[in-house]
Amino acid sequence: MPFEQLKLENQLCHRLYMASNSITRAYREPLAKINLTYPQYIVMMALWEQDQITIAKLIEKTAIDGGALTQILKKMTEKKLLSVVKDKQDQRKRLIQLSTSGQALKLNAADIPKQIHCKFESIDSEKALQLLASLDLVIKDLNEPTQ
Amino acid sequence: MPFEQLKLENQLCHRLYMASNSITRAYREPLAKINLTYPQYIVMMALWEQDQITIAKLIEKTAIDGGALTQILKKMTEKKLLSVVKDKQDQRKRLIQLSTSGQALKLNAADIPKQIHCKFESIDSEKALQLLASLDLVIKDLNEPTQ
DNA sequence: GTATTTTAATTTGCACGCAAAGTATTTGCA
DNA sequence: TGCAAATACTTTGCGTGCAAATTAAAATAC
Repeated sequence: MPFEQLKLENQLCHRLYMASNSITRAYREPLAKINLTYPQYIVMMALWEQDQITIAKLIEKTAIDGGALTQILKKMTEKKLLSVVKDKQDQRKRLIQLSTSGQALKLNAADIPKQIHCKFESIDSEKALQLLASLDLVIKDLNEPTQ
Repeated sequence: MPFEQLKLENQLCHRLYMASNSITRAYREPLAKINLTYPQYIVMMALWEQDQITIAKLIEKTAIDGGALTQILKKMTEKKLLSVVKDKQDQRKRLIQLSTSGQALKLNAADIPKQIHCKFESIDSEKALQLLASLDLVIKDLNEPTQ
């Protein structure tokens, strides 16, 4: 029965699509309160961990597309969250610097994970860890250079 | 340590974001061969299962946003994959009808799941089922009306 | 020491995803 | 019957995600 696989219900891809969209939607409202979109929030989390990094490094950490990232950083610069400056050592590279308000925003963002977590009634930490591990496998398999 | 949760590495949301993007990217090339985008493929799968359904029903099955779906169906109509006609019984509703070529495309799409599956070296069927179940919980929790 | 290649980032064009506003129909109800 | 509310879609505006083309600077080759 070669067509069974085309059933939407059985498709990992479709379930991931729905789950990812659901998560982004769930974050939308809390993030709107601190005037961030979801990818912008990802960028902020990366920079709160480590500031003064190049765009290439930021792409590596966030997995956001380079082309998109240029636009996202432009918007975030307009919001005075950060600035993008040329690396003196290598003029091709750009260094990203959080502004004071960009750093300060971390305080306001501190309870966002909690707001989301409280929605998860069916998922305890162990299940979450298991899910993380499974997703890592998916990501790894799909990004292997072999194929 | 209230800020630990802001670490990107520990974020289920970010891992889902990456996994979902990886999957969509993986499908891009195979789907391009049959001239479909990923959401269009989801629509086709839904219609291959059941034709002659309303847009509301299609939204329910695919979880694609209604506004986006209107545009997607317009593009698919231009490609002669389907047509959207008014429901005689209720003129507000629209019925979607696969064209002959839309139905025939199922044959060409039959081996796409296999092309993707062969990329999964770390994920056997049991793991996939477990992952599906976990994602269902995520989706369910996030879409509960009780926040 | 200049030409070629590589690396880093930007730009462009297209297709969504989503909220909010708008447009028809139909239903419910006084 | 007539009119407000509900339903089913469509439109609009913004922010990505992505491939492909472009620009600029550094590394390498010759």
